[in-house]
Amino acid sequence: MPELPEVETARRGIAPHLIDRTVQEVVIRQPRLRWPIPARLGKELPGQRITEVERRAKYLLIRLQQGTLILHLGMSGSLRLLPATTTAQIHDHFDLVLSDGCCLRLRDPRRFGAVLWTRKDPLRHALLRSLGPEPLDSAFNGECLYQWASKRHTAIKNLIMDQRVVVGVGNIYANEALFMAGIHPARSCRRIARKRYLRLTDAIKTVLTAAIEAGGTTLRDFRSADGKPGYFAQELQVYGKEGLACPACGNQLKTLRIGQRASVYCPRCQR
DNA sequence: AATCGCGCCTGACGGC
DNA sequence: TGCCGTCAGGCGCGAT
Repeated sequence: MPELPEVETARRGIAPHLIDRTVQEVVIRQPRLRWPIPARLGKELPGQRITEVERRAKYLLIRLQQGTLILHLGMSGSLRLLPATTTAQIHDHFDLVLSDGCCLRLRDPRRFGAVLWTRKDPLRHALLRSLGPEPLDSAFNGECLYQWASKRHTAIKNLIMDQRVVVGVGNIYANEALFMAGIHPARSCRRIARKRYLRLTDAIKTVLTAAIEAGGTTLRDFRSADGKPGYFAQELQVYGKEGLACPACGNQLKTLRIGQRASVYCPRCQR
């Protein structure tokens, strides 16, 4: 599923093919995503030149001359660049057709994704304005996480998955980072020493950086018709590995449910 | 005010 | 074989 590393990989893959191109047409086959795709895109976008492709948290920001397209891939969304003549398949909900004959196509079987449009500063959009720091930014560090923890009463895994605290840490990477830092996912965020927060922020940065690098392999194949998965899956230590041996100590990995989400951890290594 | 848990969706998978 | 129930999960929002 698209976590922050995949969204960043997608951004890097599509940006060179979008920047300085002009939108020729917008195709909306299924407007019912998480929120309806605004019908006015069909009138407002054609003729506008794309100036920049950015990412904020898991949102892609495609900046045009007179506004910004805000994309979210939800659980199952993917983007491809195809010749505009390529026949759309099931779940291909949205196309941005460019004047050079290329087409950015959004496919999203579960439709948890979003395509939104704003003429204002997208960073002040209701969905983006309360987001916390980017995990790879220096503003996200052990001290800031420790400060957050001192104000909250929740499991550490909930804290690092809270978008106001830090963005882009989904379930997979929360599990991985907590394993790497040796912290039990259900531990109260109040009962973790300042020093361990430094270790945890380092782990989050390390695992996300490695995943972006692994996603970079997908980058090369990005234009192919069958978008291949990145290689980060084979680097996972605990996620989806309940019952298997801990890669560090050999103990059996266990699963807990925290906030409706599976949390896999090693009872010996993570305290 | 902070925290919890629901519900949106489809496809994969397991049990009978 | 085929049907049906369950699970997966980001994230806004309503309930507590």
